[in-house]
Amino acid sequence: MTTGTGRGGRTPTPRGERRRAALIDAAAAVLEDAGFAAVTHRAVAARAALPLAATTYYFASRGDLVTAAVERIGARHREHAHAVLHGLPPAPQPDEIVADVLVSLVAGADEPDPARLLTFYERYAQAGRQPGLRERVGAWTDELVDQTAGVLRHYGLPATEPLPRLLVAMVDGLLLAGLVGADRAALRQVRDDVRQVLGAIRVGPTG
Amino acid sequence: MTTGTGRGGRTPTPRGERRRAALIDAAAAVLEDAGFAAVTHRAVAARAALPLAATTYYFASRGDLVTAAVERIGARHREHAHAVLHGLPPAPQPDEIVADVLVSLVAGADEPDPARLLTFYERYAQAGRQPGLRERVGAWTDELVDQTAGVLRHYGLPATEPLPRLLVAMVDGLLLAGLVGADRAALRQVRDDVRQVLGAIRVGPTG
DNA sequence: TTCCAATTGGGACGACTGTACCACATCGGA
DNA sequence: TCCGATGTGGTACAGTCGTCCCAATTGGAA
Repeated sequence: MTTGTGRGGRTPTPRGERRRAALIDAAAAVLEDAGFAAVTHRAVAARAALPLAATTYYFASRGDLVTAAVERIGARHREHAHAVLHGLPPAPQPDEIVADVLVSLVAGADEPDPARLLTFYERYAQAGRQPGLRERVGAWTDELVDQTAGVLRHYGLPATEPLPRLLVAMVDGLLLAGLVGADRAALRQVRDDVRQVLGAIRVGPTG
Repeated sequence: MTTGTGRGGRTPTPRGERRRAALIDAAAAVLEDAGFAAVTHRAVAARAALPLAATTYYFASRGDLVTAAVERIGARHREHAHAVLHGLPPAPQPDEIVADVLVSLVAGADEPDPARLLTFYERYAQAGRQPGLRERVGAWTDELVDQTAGVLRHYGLPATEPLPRLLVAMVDGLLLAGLVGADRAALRQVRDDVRQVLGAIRVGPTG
């Protein structure tokens, strides 16, 4: 219960924690490679080069394992966001650069990666059916909206609600559409679309 | 091969076709109720009150059954779109009404239904991993963009690309975010957001 | 009516799944 | 040194899955 070790309130060991972390890493890797359905005890154990029983020892159920993997991915996304926000180019920048920043923020990586994005949006569907995940995903989205507002303000663009929220929604929708597009060009197109919208925002008052 | 009956080039019977249709209906119902993973032979057969073997008799594989269910849902979505487009209120309309029309068009129902929308977006994730589905979903999205452009033109709003595409993407993103929101209010909020954007579009030139 | 393809439905198979069990190893503090 | 908590790993079990098989039945054309 204390830290999540399989058995009761035992004291975990550093080595044990390392193994547990390795399992979470493996679960996250499987999740991003092949989706939620592929995150089985056996697949994760094999990926981590650990025996099957390790998964049941460190996680009470498959759901816990999946949740841990989602949080791990979320943490990485958040790290990337912080890196982006700290390395923000100084204020006067053409819309191309601002669009790059925003897309990179939402996509959680410098370059939108189809496999990763697939998991990203599959998570929404999962969250809709699992009450536990719903809150996490909701909070994640809120965070993204706040960060987007910060970027807009930083570049002197209007950032009053609901504009940032609408912008994030649009980028989400565009990335989603880009995923079913034939090639990577559809994903690159997203940046041009966002740039165009930013240009329009500079003129119109509301958005 | 001819019409899709399980066995070779046999001549299907009206009753057989009815049974096949019943299975597709059941598969679509299960799909919208509980998602892709829940569409199993047994679940579909039980839903249709038919023996298990009926599913393997009429469909070569589970994938075929799922694909048929997706197409059935797509057909319903398309019917709804046509109904909306034919019952379009005459040209001068406040943005509230236009927003209603657009959201209803994208959501595929008069009122956005969480369960249905969940399947709607889960489909994107599935399409990303199944080449067969990808084309269908891509075509579906293109159709939606064209219909949206038609509605915009009908109400004297700018409808040059990429505006309709961006609008559809935004509605998709908003509906997605509304799904992980706590209650239905988040989904109703979508219409207000769209209305606001329409107001901005009337002013700004590009979008 | 007769007949044969179309259909039906019950059951079985092997391959997975999550999870539990248990004998063994290991390691840190008394 | 010992000893018990912690960690390890091989295996087993019950359940569900997709798919297949096959005997019985049906219904429309001859």
